[in-house]
Amino acid sequence: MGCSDLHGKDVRLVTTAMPLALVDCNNFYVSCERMFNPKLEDKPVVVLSNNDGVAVSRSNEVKALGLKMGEPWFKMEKLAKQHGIIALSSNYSLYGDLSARVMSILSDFSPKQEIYSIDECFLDLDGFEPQSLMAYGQRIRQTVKQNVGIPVCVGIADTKTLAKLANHCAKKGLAGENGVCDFGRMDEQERNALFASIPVGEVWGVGRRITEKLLTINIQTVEDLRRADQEYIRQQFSIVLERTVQELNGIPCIELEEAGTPRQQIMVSRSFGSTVTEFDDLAESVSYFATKAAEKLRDDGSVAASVCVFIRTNPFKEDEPQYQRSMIVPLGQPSDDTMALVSAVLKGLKKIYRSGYCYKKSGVLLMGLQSKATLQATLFDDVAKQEKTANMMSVIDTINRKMGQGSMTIAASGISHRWAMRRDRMSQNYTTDWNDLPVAR
DNA sequence: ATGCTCCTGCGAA
DNA sequence: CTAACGTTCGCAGGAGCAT
Repeated sequence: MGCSDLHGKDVRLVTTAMPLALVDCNNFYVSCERMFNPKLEDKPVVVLSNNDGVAVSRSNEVKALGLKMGEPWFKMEKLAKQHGIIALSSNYSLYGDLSARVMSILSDFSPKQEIYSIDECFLDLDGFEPQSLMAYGQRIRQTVKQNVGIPVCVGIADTKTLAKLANHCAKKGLAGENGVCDFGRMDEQERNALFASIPVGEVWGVGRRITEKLLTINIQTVEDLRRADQEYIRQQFSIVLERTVQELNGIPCIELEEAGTPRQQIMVSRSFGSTVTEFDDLAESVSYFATKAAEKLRDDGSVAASVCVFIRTNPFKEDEPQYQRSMIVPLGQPSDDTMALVSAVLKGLKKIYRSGYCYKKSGVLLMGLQSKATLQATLFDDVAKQEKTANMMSVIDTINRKMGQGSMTIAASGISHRWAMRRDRMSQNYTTDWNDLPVAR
């Protein structure tokens, strides 16, 4: 029952409820930090992105002060001082660890789970008793809170887009109760009135640009978009937004995707803590990124057909000369070998590097990914050599997992790290590094 | 016309 | 003290090219 059926002849409006839940952690990174530092409770706390660049997670107290998501730290620093806002560098190993625990617990609540991002997942509730879904949502909240300590909200509805919206309502207390909102429990009029009170930009898939364009044709609220003409939306916007409209009307167009489909590309890039001008420093950074990308690639059991390397200056420094360039370097044959990836990346860098610029960012993109297993089935030359490098790579990966990331690196990724990030406000690695355990000595 | 690759824009977290 | 603006992923659609 996808929306393609609508274009076919057999248009049946089957309205059998196929409920699903969206479970989303509240202010996830801030909640993680609070778990290990209770002093942060009830205080305004913000977690910053890499390089302490912009706000990526805000406590309710910070949101109340009107501080926006994505706001650069240096712009809000003054306000932060006034109100005693505590700013922390992001600590991804901590968040990843807690995320895994939350997801594991949530997986017990449904036979089908889609982990959508680090802090949210969809749960298929097909066949569950509709009357008891609110109570089920409450049980989900309590269980996660008790077992991990992270607060979550639950949105329940018949499509992913509606479940996202229901979750939004639960979080804001616009509908439902106590952090759980089930659109299936509301009558139509009540829901339409609710939708008419929510700005269209809150809808999943409607970002800044599309909101602007929708406003020009007087579509301002979720209800306006729900009632919009499909053909017109398709024509003026895209098939994506048309699907969104369908989903707002309770017609599922976006399938639940359980884990298993490997990524199609792998990106590793960073802004530098300071600007970089020398080729050698850029070379060191992209070699390091290629090494990291290769580890991810092997974790996925994939090989890459080509690599893309890019470098760029700081676009925010408008008075400085700007330069940005990328190059795609095909590998002789698809590979997951760190050496092969690093040498391809360096080959590309030599072509695109120009002296005389202040570089701010570089990155590596692995493209044309495919399963290593299917590749090997079609490749039978030089098997011995392939296996030898594969073994060496797996030894390196194991050592890095055991001893901490970066224990073993290849020479080109260097040791100077003059390009490294700033992380002045880093919390400690409570869950992942023995040295950071807060024990008395 | 049709099918491919490459590139850009957009959205999300 | 100053200067300081994230990262990674997928999808759609258009451009450019070949057939």
